Amino acid sequence: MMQGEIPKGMAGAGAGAGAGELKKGPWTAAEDEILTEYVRRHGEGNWNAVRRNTGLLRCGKSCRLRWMNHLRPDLKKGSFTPQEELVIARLHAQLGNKWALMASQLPGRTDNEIKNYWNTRVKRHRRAGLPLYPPDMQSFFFSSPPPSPTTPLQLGRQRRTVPPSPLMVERPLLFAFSTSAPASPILTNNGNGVPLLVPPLSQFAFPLSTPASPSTSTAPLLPLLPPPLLAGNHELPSNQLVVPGEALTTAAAADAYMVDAMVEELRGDGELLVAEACNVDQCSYISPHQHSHAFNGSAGINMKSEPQCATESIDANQILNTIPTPSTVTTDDELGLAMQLEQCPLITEEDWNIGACPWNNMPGMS
DNA sequence: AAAGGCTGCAACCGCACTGTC
DNA sequence: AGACAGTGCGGTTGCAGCCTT
Repeated sequence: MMQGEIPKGMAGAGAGAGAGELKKGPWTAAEDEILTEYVRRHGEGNWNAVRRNTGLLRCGKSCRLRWMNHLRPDLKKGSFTPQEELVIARLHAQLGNKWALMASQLPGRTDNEIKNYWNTRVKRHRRAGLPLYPPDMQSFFFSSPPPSPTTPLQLGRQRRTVPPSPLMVERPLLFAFSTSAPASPILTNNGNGVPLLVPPLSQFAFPLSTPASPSTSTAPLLPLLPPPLLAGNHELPSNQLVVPGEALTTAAAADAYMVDAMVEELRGDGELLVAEACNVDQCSYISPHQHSHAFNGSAGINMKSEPQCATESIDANQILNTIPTPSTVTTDDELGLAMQLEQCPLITEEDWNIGACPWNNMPGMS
């Protein structure tokens, strides 16, 4: 049955359902119309009132979902552009499966859309034995396995407890050992009072080849977004590129603005804790399995009360220097992927998209 | 042409958070 | 402080259409 088609016995809102019964399944055009009209009159929110006021036999959650994902007038239809795909990959590298946060960076796109896209991408790339992340990010992974595409088992109940940023949190140990990323993890607060492991601060927009200083917290690391994406003529949503009233002149400015938006969401109460010059011996390793309790004081570390590394408040803008952190959980697939990555170091931006990828002779490819 | 597999997408479900009483 | 409703989020599922054999 196609979207908008009225199923047998369900013509019209609620038809075919008994009184008080909530309808499920695909929305009909009539239902869409009712919901749209309701929102036009009353605005978004109070979704449970939709049913009361319109007789629409849909629960509030269903109404909200339908509106947010399909009926909102500002939704962008159609497939993702290559630019959007790059943004998604980079955001995923930094945020993990934070679909809503990612969606906030892609105007007109929904979390569901991004989630579906990414999950499809994971499947496709895994099957093809291709890396999930763009070339500039892969350069980081040469020194450590690529991030986990995030499995339900790893992340299912971590939500709201510890943000599941696969590159930031799941593999801090490997990150700390990474030769390309001097160990100076930063603990930051995500707004829920939960610290996040974030990598050392760096000159965010500086080239990756900038000499690293292991003794400082300013080692050059991976930019959130590649300069070509932000500084070139790529078309991006306005709120991703230019601060209103300011000309965007450098990739750094673009990066900074992009991340600023993220920082605003991530910082919450604004408290950021820095583990200064912290090495693996000094900082507790938080495994993915410890996430649910590592910060409550009963296990792992509690950076607020008993920091095992020296901490200090930092400006939120310093999070600009975030870098993907490898996961400590490595599946067989990932190991294979990492090996493939190491054997295929010369990956170009053009090659990254699977459609154009010529690596069908890569090791492990069937 | 038909069957089976694959893909993309819409929608549901359960859990967590937040605000109000 | 606890209950409750409303809302948001991420994981999962079901299904139609497409593709491959």
